[in-house]
Amino acid sequence: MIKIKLPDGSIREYNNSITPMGVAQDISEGFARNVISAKFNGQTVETTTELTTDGDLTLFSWKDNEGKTAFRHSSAHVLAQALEQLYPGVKLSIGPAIDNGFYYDVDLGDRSISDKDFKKIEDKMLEIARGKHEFKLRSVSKEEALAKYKKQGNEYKVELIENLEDGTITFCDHDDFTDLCRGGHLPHTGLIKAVKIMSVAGAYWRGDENNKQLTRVYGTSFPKQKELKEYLALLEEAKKRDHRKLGKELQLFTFSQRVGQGLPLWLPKGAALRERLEQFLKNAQKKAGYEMVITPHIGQKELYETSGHYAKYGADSFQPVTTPNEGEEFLLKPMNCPHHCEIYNNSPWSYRDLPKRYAEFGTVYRYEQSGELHGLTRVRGFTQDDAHIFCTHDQLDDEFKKVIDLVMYVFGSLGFDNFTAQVSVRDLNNPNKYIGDVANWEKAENAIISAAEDKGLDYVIESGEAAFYGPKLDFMVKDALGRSWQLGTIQVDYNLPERFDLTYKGSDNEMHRPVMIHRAPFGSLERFIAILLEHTGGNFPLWLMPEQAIILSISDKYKKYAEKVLTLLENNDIRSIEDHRSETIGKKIREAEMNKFPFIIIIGEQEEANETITVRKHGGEDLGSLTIEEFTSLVNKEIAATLKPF
RNA sequence: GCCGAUGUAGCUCAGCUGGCUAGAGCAGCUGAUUUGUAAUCAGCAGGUCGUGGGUUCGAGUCCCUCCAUCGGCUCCA
Repeated sequence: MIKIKLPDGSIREYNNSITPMGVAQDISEGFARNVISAKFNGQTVETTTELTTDGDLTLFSWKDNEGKTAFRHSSAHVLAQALEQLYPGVKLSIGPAIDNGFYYDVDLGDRSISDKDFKKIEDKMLEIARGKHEFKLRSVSKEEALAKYKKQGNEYKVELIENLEDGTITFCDHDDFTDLCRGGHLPHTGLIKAVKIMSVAGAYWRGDENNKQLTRVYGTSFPKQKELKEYLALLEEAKKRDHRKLGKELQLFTFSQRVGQGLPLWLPKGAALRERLEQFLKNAQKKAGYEMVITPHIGQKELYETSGHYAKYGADSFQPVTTPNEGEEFLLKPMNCPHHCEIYNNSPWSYRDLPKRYAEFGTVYRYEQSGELHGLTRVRGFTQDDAHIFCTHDQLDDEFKKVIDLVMYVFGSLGFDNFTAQVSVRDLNNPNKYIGDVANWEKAENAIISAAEDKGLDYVIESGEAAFYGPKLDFMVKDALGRSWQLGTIQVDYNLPERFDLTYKGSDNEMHRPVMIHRAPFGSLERFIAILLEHTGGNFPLWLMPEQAIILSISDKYKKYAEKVLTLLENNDIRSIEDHRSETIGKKIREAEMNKFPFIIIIGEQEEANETITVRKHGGEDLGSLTIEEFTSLVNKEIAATLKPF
């Protein structure tokens, strides 16, 4: 007799053994039809696994993430089978489920897959799926597992198996297909009703650039055709919020082949937007005790040799600028820290002077590989809202937390509530990627974690994401298509103070090393604006809008009054423009809507007679007739609701 | 940088397997219209089809080089 406990607390008893699917059927046939995967005592099991001990059983459907994972993972098996049939001799490597789908990395030899082949892969997958083949997991010995793949000449699976422990290795069979697999499948392939191959890409084996590049086939699958269609429609919608598209439509920025790739050109409206963001942060920083500094765009090569950046990135950077003088070399600055260190070094400091907080909107240049460039989110020339805080060890914790407060204020004011706080630490397996001594690294990592704890941040720790000189607290935000980008960052650094020999005199009359905090709440203006565009769809918070209102005259008879209104609005600090073209009011409204003006002001006979304005909000809401005073107070109220002082 | 794809007017796109002086809508310009909540009408102008080479009697269309862009990989101080 075994006892199976379900999540609702109920306990079911069975003789000898039962499968998860058996339990589901015992509950009800209808329920069982929706069950696609299971977990037993915290372990993923097949729905067909015989359970022979007491334990907790959770059954998952498509609605659960675990269910989706099993569904996509099983779909990857079907994809692999389809690829084996279509490309005989293909070598399989790994094929996991991912957000919204799955992929399989394969070695096609000298063949390649392009999007013209997608249809036949999809058809083959559906053909296999319709066979309703059961997924069956079986244990195999390491020897047997190795033998199978050595015979195939599949070095990838061999490598994977060699790293597994004998006795823990399982194969999954369905139809005539077998794959090395840990488990977690659908009952059978027939549940996969809709598949779509999304794209192919090169992907290095084990994520290492020095390894062979495999072909990664991305796909997605659903239990219903309708859900696939909805998903594809959602992707189409998301593409409409792409910052590259909106930036063009709203005339914010552009690129020029002639200027060079990855070098954004800010158009007047974009420049105005940027300036407003800068002013917003400057105001907050002023209250937080920062001082603005300005440093040049180039620095002697020696500066970066001192900082350690040249050794690390020199070869992959814009190469040094030379001068008529023999041996004189300057680098375009790829970061502001070394310059700020030299500002600190300009005068001697007492512990009473610290912390020093130097801030600069510093434009930097980094030679990103061409394939890595991406709209405004990954560029070769960008402006950091940078600052460096030089403080004593005792001040570090408090200073770090104050920076978290500032970042939270910035994110809050701009409506970013969906961020992930990521503590980026060293990769302990790769110590030579980092400089500085281990004790300081530990100190810095602990300082960040404890500050994040104290501030109640819901954080994740990511190993290997640290900068080469220190750990970071990164604020990650997703774009319209779900890709994660680092915006704000706060970093603790014990290295540069050492390298630049930064000192202060302590209360003990001895010289001490300060600690340095690097921080940028936006990260970079370029990336921040890009992500903000995608989050707002171009409908920025009112205080940030390049133009807050457009005045449309019904006909040019009312131009005079409209101009008067414009002047009055300007006097009240409401940024407005006017449109007196000889077009119908319908057309002008349509264009104003497409250009996302928050307020559309209509001026005609009635308005002129009553000394009022008629206001329509973006999206169509009619606010009716208002006086200028009423409108001004409405605008100010809306701004005050989102833009609070720091 | 690597894998795959794309590049036609300011923008969005059509141009089938190579065949007359390359099309449309929007935007622009000119004129008419003076309009009440998402497109008024007419006319005009606008392109060395990303670049350079090749195949061909003939190339926007086929092949190669390079450039740029898109989706990934790698990288991200």
